[in-house]
Amino acid sequence: MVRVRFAPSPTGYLHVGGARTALYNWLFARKNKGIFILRIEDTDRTRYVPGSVEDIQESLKWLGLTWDEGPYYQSERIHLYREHAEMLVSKGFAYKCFCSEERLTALREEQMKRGLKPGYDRKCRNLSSEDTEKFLKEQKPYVVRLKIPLDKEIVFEDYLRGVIKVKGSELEDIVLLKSDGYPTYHLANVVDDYLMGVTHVMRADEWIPSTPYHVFMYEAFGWEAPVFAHLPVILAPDGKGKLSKRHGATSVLEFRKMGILPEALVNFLALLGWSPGGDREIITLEEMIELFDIKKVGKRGSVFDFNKLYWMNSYYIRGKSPKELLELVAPFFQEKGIDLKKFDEGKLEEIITLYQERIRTLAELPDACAYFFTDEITFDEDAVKKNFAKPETFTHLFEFAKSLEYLKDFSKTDIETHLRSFAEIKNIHPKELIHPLRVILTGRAIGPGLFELMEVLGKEACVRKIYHGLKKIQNYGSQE
RNA sequence: GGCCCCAUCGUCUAAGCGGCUAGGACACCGCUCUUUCAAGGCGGCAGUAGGGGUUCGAGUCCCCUUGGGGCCA
Repeated sequence: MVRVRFAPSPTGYLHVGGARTALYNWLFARKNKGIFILRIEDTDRTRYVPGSVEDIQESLKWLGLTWDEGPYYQSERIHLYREHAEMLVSKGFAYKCFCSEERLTALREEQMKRGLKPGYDRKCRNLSSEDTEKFLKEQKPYVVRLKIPLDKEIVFEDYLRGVIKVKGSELEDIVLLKSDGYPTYHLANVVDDYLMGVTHVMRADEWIPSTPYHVFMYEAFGWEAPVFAHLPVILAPDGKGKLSKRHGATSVLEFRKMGILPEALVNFLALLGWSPGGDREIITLEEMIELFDIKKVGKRGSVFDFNKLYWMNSYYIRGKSPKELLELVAPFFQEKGIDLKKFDEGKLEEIITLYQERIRTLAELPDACAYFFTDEITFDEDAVKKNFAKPETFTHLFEFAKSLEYLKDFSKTDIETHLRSFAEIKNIHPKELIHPLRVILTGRAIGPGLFELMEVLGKEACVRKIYHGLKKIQNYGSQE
């Protein structure tokens, strides 16, 4: 039975890099009819950020990555790590180190000064049992360190990268248990993975250097090690370094706030480092489960391309029904102080349909169709300047508005026929009306087709907005 | 700095055992549709980091260089 886990530290919000790691683990579990475990690695109390556990869970749920077991909290399992540290000591694979913080700092400074690599000099590695007894009796604080074999090479096979070898002499006698009795990441991680029956450890690249320690610990405990697969990291758009806050959004929930759909983010993340093969770009979670193959995950880091994410998002937006979109978009209007429940649902769906293929994120919609909710809109200056350069435009629009009142039917085809014949009578090109009209109705030079737009607004609103807009724009002009 | 990992268009990637004109997508640029924008359709630009091997044949295997990334400080 395949058992995998996602084991974030509650040190902040769930980063998209973490989300992708979670996704690959989840896919692997689903693909193999296995179990996906959520484990919170919260043994480092100094780095704990309140709210992050909730954020992580909400992010995973939003993405649709539900877990089968957990969340387990390492902070509730401290006794297990102590027992296991003791176990390693008695087996001779770890030892108690009584060196003081001061000595270690001094040691490091000395090493730096002499141009040596900094690290523990293994002073307590060969403490006599008498000395150890004595120190313990004195209640001297100690840490437990791993006794790395210096004459051996530690070898393990990464599922994606093949054999990785490191000389024991290159490794350090890392701390397993701190003086306050709390485990370090290394101990807790190995103990839990074993105790929880984890069969495949899929985690970020950056853990490769610590894997030899883990491998040795499995050996020391006499446990069979899980399969290790180190996943590539997500790089910043500027190409250099990991994706971080200064490159824009990085947390999953931030993307939600930006109006990104979860299916778009998941799809995008999945393809960042993995390909279902062939020319597939758009793929659902269900299809991913079918096609996912951990062996096909790439080895190199991939740059996070916001453009492609936006493209995917607009693709998924276009695929929604107006009804679905209406629901999805409501919070974004709420934020702008607009309560959609106060408006006619059918009308709202019509207006949404007009913008469905013109927005890349949900958050863009409220501004784009602001005019639908109020007459007090701001006019795009350039658009006004360009489309109201000729004075006769004002009289044309005024007369056109007046003529609209006599229109019996207000369907887009009626409006179009009417506008075109009006233009013919005035001996002007229809464009001379269409563009100024769009500006005066929406405030912008770009947007949906004018006739659809007018039909959705309705006759009254159109007439009212034209008169209102003409007044406003004329005032602009006189003030200049 | 030491150790480790990685290397196909600007970006994400495809090309099971070596055999193609190196394919797709985003972005960009044209053309088309048209009332603007968007979407769509058609087309274009653009890549195997460099150097050595192995081989009839290398993106694919080996070595070196370079470059990038990570971990430890």
